[in-house]
Amino acid sequence: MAVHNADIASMFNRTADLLELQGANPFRIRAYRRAARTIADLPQSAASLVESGADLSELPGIGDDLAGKIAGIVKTGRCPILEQLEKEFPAGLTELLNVGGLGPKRVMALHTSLGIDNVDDLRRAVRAEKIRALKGFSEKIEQKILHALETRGTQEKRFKWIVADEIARPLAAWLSGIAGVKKVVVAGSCRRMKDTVGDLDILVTCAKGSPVMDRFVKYEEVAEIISHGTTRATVLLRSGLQVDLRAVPGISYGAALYYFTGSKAHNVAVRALAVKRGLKINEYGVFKGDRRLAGRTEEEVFRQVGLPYIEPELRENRGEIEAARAGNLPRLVTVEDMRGDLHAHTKASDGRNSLSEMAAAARALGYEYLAITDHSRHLTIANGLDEKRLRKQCEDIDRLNEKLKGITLLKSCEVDILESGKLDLPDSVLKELDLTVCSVHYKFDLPAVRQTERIIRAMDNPYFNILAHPTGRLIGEREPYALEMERIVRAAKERGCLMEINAQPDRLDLNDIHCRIAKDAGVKLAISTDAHGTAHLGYMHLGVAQARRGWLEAKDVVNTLPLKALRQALKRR
DNA sequence: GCCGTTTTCGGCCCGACTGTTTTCAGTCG
Repeated sequence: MAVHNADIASMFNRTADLLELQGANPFRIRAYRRAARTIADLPQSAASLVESGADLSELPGIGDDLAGKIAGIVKTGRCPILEQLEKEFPAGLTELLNVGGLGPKRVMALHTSLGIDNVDDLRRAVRAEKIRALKGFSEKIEQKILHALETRGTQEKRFKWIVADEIARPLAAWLSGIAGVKKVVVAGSCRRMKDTVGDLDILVTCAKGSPVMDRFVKYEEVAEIISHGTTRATVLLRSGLQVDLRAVPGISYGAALYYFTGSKAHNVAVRALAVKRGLKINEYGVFKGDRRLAGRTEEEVFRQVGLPYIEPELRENRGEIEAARAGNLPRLVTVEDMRGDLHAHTKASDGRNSLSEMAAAARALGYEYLAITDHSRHLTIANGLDEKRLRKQCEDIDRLNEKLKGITLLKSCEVDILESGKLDLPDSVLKELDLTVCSVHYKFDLPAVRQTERIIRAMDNPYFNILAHPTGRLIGEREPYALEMERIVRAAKERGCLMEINAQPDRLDLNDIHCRIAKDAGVKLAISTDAHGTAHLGYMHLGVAQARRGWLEAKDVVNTLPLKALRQALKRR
């Protein structure tokens, strides 16, 4: 059984949880968590690295010890230190760490004093009012635990970026109407454009925070006030989204924005740089002793630690700090770089608009071209096109292109990849298209090896151009299908195939990590909206955001090219 | 457990809020 990076990361995170319960050295715990992240973000499988004899201790945050443990896990599937720790604690105990308000100290107190071993035990003890009597606890804390159990459960809920954005906009507008508020900005993972957002971090500047916080907790969407101080307050909205509001004076705007944008791992790493320079960074500024050196803008903060500005999308401590120091930061692709969209549907299959409506909408966005990619026949539920209907559509496009000014429609098709790896339409019609966009729409549950080989076989077809929504995930609804992404990427590179970043808000597929894997392998990408109506063409910025998070530059993305160069880039080798 | 222009030991980011607390521990981000 192959060991996946996610398995190793999960073992290390679990080890860290148990070490926390044990009261181990916090830095040792952090080392396990950092290693878990490094492995989870790795562009190749750790297993293949181990097998090829690579030195894992070269990886950031992984030394000789953890490199040895990783090798052990790859070879045996087991992690002795984890197994040892698991013997020391009941299996359900770490789940208690996910209950709001409970950390390692309180969990251990509950365990040793009341024999609470899992969430069910906790629930019973709360109901029996046993917890209030414990030292360091109280009736109030007991009530908070009960409340956390009832309302928030133990599973973290994340929101699709677009949903969080829809909630943030009216809230930000409302906040900016509060007396004394100058700037309002959404920071956190929303600003970093992560595909999902766990909570909203909003920053305001004002002379006095207290009245702003008092107003904030009265926002009409607030379901619950979690904390309420003078410079910071946390609420739960009716939507279930948690919002942290922080207030700082204008002179600290840049430092606070930088601080609250995160990520935490990025901030920790940059602060460590500051410490080496004898500086201290906090949300109020950059300080040498008591002297403030910077804070009004983010650029000032970066300058003080000797770094150029790092775009929010890159701030994940995935090498951006090292790249910044070396002057190697990527010049990230922007929405303005995009010259066309390579995945769009019309009424012919399951879209809402006609060819000419889609063309007009694309031209209004300033595009040079738009690929019409209605579904192929296998997707009957979407009224997929057979050979005859596709030929007819091509004729329609040819005729329309003669009339259109400023935009060219490209003849294409979203061709189903059949279970056998064959494409859903014969080569005789595929060769007449400007390009193909190929995707998996059924049999999601094949084992990784078979799914991978299905896709690679499809890529063997000389008319295969772009692998659309390569993992098939639907955020919050459907997990990505099992896939050996490195093999897919390698196969794409060898055959001159491209991969898509699908910009639909519930897909965002490839994700940021996979984008980076593809880029590092030299595979070109297309950022496409998979529009099923004219309005969807506006999702481009979501795909671009994931591309930016994956370090992509305009030169990595084919639909930044003018039409002539695009045609060249689509040619298979 | 990692790491090194502080290099094989001794550091490791920093502050706000809560609740129980007479000065701080725990949790969170």
